[in-house]
Amino acid sequence: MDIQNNPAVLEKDDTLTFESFRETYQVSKEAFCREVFLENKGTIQIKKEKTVVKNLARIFEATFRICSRKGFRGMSMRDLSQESGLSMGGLYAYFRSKDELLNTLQRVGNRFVQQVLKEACKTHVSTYQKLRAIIKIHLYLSEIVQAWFFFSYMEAKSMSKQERDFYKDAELSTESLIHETLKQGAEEGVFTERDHLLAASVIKAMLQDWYLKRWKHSKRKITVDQYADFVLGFIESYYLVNQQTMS
Amino acid sequence: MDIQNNPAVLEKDDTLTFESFRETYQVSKEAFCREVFLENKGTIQIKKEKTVVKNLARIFEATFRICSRKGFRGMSMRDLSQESGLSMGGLYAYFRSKDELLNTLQRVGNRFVQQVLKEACKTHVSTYQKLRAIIKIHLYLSEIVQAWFFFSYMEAKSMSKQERDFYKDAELSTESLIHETLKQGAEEGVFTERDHLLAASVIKAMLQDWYLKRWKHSKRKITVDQYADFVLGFIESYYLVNQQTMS
DNA sequence: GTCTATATACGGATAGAC
DNA sequence: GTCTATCCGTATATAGAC
Repeated sequence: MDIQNNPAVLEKDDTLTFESFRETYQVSKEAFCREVFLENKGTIQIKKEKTVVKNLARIFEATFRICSRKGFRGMSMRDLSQESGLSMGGLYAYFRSKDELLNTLQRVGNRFVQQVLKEACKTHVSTYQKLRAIIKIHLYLSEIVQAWFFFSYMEAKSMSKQERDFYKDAELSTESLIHETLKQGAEEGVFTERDHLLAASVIKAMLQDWYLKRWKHSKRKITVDQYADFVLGFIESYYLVNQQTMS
Repeated sequence: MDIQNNPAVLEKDDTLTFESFRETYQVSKEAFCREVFLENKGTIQIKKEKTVVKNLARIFEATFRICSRKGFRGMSMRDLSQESGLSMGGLYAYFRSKDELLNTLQRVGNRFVQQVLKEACKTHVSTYQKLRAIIKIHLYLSEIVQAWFFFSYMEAKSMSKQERDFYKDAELSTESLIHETLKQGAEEGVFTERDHLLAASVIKAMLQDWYLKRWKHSKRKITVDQYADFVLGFIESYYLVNQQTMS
């Protein structure tokens, strides 16, 4: 049934849930560590993949835990050594400096997120579905690797100016993606004519709130799918020309 | 003309703008420094108000500048000495320790914000006006003391657990205020029945985005009144039972 | 592959001159 | 009221044992 061009009845694509996402995209902390290993074979002194992945996981988890309390610059390598269970010397076998640890996390993480988001966008045909997909995927991703999203947001400032500039585009890329989708939808007559740039900006803020205030949402027992539905409903009441939707 | 109880036509109260706010509430960085002086006469070694206020302003501005780049724990007292133009010894005449500087900023700033918000809420009669006032005042406040809001958000974690607990309520107080107002509006039949807690949560996120991403909004030449109007329009399309408004 | 011990530099804080 | 000089603990990073 081809209903994509009929703005009066929109297909919601409710088959995309957190569970289905987990199964489709093999996003996990382990996959993340393997990616770091493969990309940094040159500088990581240890060669056995299994050992490296295991220890990287411990290092990253410890980093996220400590930095969420004190920030990256407030974390000493002694803190990290103690929290991760590795010795000082051990740590430096994985990263040549504290800054390299930061830059690696930012670099690999950003690419990771970009890849999944881009991939997920392709499969959706209508503009309406695409908007829903972007928002859901972003929330699902930040649900699985919440610690990374939080860290990346809070410690963007801790990078050198050179490194920071390199990720300036990434900072705005989700927003651009939403912005373009809103514009496209408005041109097609599916969405209302609005200030799409400001809209994309506040939508991004709502997505970020999910991982920035996770403690709050956890305490209130809000699931990621509940949050996604709420955000989508909020946006749709502002943007949909015709509020009728198919279930 | 009494139209407050007629949900069909709502008075927007567009007399509240950034300019009118500035004139009504004497919120300024200087007023902030004077408050710090008055409250800390005991520990500040310098006694001449004019000198203290002038130097506190330099210390705070320098703190905000450095911390926005490196975070509080990444800022050394030597950094602060250089950036503020005071010597090391000079700095310690104003704050007995680095942590005291942090705690003072958090304590005085939080009280400052709470006072203005509470005061501003009283004057508005209808629930609809009250919601608009809370949102506008919060944005206007964070426009004037943006650096403080940013710092406070980013460095909440840098406080000791004891101090942090003390401000846990403050963290949620704006959200509660919005939450209560939404519930009240729904009871009165002016607002739609929604998940008010989630709504308050994302509204708060939109307010925070104004000071967290100020560089972005500046570059795009968005004024605080434009932003306020956009956010209010967004919320109203979701919440207003009847979209008609008076101008 | 992981550890302990250590080099060298930088951190917060203070004493006492002006 | 402000400065310089300095104490001393802790930071990053490495060398070399096991």
